[in-house]
Amino acid sequence: MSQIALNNDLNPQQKEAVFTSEGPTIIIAGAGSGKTRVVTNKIINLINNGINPENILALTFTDKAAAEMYDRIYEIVAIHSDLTVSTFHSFCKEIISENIIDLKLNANFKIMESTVQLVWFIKNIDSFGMEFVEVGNQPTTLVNGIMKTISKFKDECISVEKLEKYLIQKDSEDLDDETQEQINYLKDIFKAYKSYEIYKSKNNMIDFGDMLFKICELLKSKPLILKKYQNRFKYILVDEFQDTNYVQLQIVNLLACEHKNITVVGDDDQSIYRFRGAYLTNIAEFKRLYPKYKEIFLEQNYRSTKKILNVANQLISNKPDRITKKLFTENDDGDYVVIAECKTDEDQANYLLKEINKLTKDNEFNDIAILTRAKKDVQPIIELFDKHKIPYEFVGNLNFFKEPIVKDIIAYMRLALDPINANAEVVRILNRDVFAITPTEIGKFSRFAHYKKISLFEAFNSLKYIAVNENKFTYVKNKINELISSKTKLKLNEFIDKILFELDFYKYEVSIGNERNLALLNQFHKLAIDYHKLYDKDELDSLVEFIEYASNFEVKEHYEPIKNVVQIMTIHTAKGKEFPIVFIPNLVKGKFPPRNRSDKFVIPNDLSDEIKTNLDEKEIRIQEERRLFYVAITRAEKRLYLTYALRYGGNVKDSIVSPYLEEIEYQNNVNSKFKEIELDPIEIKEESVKEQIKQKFIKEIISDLIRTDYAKIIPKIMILDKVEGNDPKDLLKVTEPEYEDILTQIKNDELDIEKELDKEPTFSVSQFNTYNRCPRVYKYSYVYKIPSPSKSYFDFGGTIHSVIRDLSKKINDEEKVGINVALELLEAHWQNEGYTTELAEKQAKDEAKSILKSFLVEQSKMTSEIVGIEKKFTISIDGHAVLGFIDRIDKEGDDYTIIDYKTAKTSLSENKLREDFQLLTYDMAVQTLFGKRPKKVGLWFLRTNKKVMIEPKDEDIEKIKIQILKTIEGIMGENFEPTPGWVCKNCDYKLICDAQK
DNA sequence: GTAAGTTGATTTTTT
DNA sequence: ATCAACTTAC
Repeated sequence: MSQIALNNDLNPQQKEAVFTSEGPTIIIAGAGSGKTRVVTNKIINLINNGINPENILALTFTDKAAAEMYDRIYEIVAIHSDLTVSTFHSFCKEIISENIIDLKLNANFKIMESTVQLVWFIKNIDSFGMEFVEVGNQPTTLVNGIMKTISKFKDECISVEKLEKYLIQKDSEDLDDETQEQINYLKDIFKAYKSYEIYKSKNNMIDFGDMLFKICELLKSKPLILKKYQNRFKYILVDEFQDTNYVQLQIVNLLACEHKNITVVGDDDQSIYRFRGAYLTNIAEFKRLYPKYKEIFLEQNYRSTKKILNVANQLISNKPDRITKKLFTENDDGDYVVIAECKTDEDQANYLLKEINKLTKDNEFNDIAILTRAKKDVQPIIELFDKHKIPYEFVGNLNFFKEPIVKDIIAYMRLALDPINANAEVVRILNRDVFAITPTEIGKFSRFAHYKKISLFEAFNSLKYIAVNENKFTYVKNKINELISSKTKLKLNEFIDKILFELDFYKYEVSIGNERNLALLNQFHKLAIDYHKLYDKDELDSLVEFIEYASNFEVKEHYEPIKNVVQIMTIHTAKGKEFPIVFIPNLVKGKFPPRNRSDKFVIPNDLSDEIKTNLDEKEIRIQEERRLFYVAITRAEKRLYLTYALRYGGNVKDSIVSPYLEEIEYQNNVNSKFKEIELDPIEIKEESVKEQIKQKFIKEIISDLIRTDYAKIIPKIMILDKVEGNDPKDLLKVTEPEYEDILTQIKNDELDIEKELDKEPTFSVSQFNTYNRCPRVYKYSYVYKIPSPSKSYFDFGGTIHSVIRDLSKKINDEEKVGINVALELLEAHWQNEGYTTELAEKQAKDEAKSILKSFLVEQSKMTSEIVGIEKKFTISIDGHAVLGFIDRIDKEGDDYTIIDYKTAKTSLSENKLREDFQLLTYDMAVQTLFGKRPKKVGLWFLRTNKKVMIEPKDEDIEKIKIQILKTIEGIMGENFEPTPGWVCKNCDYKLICDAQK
């Protein structure tokens, strides 16, 4: 039955692909050529031909692809009970289960999933005995690198034994410095690899890489087992073959080499997973292994318009060494591809917004996709969509541990663990929507604790002295106390359940219907159970520690929305999907293709059996990025927009157009229209006061409901009623909220925002530094006065500063100081709490010692007299008092010199120093202190022992004054918008703040 | 030509 | 904080 239907439906090439049943076959299936149909029909054809489904194996990469293929086959034939359609991994896992004795595993072996894996590595770094790698200040970076390398070893079938042999061999060779360094790194990784493998086998665990590697080794070493599977899987089909890696090809070949009924389906133009170990050479290798192969090209595209396909073809024709195929389509010419140049990235976002608003008159939101190279590059677009209420969904992975609700749960856990030190945690909890507490109240509460020198947790006992809503705070207080007292009574999983179910997490999210947050809560629940199973530990502190480590890594979310909204995703995620309308933004050099970043650890070619191309890394990368762009273009059915901005963010220079746009002659391609977008800035429709008030009261009402504080609700409902334009009767005497006040606000169309600062604070240079780095950090630190949490990282610079300060004092007292004194001081000032590994601490201390040595040498050469050490000053700038400390002031003759010590590795240029407001403020201070401007001010880079000095001009000083006044204005205007960026990594308040992306 | 200074970015993902 | 790619200065 199905055969007849297929004959009518398929084009000649598709038919050939479907009805070729025997022998090795390569199907090169272009984008949109009906690949999935061909593959499923091919399997159905085999079954129709009387082949036992049990003898058929179809391998895919993702669970989703496997499920889809299975479903499509099932729709047509219903006799597939023993048909194997699965991913490489689950197929191998199945074989592992069937051969546990040969693999020396216990039947209930556990899978070590990546989070657990990475945490294990961090915790065990010191036990490996590594000698060469630098741990640096972020051990997670190193561990990520090691993990990645070990995973690659498995992709390339490099066992611990093979690596060991290789390293011994290399020891007897004469190597150049660069190679020797790489070999040394490999020696360290070898140690980690070996320990890791031993740990797993002792604990009956395997990781994802093992699934494939172990099966490959098993099939290679046990001919009888191999024979069994060869006879079982007489017909093998591999989907997305261009993305297979070495070990996968080995497995496929081992199984198929006997009967040779192997079909591989793929498209060399769509190979985009090299970073996962996929090498394009596998197609050539397949041809070498099966010289009698039949090659079928599926070249008719059923997806895109002619114009879109022409552009795609033109792009990919720039790719050397490709299997030549030419996609064609019988579809309409279609609309011109739009290539739009925008002035700025803001303009680009506005342009997308405008086009989408136009398009959605005749299209659904989910007809539209925005495909991005890197997740973060769509952030400005997403923010604009938020403001204009364009419905969208980011499809794909986001970082689980950065989700606000997850951070809320963690805050409760840490608070329960150590209430007295959990100040940031308390702020985070008070901030939860469910409590409807205002920022001003939190500020008052926090400042009270600061002035009373008590922790925020203790401040809950003094609520009646603080001008905050006592009901709300008492509710939080009781919840917290209950949680803390149950800590010792409950088992860990019960305790987690208590947080999730009794602390209004599920209750609140259910009440507001936030499905995404509910999914996150489920995932957290599962994480806690997984942890419990794997570690079998029942202590809260070990779970919190686990999470602290884990939160340094990306942990993906398990949530897949299906809604009628604009689909935003990375191109990798979009592979295999299609959309009527596609936008590809940010087509500039540096973003697409992104800048090259090489791996720290390389697997030498002579260690791997894999056949690699002789092209250099750079060229390989350019080609892969081009294919990625090709994949993005070929997702589009009807309309395609390629856009870029000339100027991004605060960049000083214009961006360069992506070389791929040049390749398609973007300014005069017959298939496209090039537009320079001139936009009037779009007024962002601020939410009306009415709407804001409505939101606020809805939030309050939900909070009241959850606290079962029903008496508060009726007056608030009356307000809402009024906002809606109704006339609520004067049912009750309203005391809270101030009904009349709100009515005035609505009438005047002006929202009264409570002030957080009551008077002008005393300013300091470090305050300005903080404000300029991130105004929100300023707010937490100087307005809320949240006690600075104990450093989760070490304060290397601070330690060096203290030692050098003490040394300088001794020098000033004409004490004899040598290296021994310096080392004693170093020991006295050393703080080791921040170091996660002994190796990192040792390396840091060695660095500190060498810094001190070269400081003393340099100091002994200096002829100037030290006249100030950490000298305190107060100056007045336009009537504002500013205080600060100067590291060091020297005097030579009548001239003063200001020195600020720096421990950074990279130094600043003189031009940069002229804009450094810290140094120039010190300049003004010296004038006040000594009645004379300093001759020179500068930085002493201790690590490189380099001094950068300038002689500031009067106009430099004037500029700085203006800058300082602007900063003061920002502070007094209570502009505390965060400026997230790279520095968020080490921010004291990263638990509270959700701005980091 | 080389050296020093400036600028912008720090991916992508499945099991 | 670090690093590569580019720009400018000599």
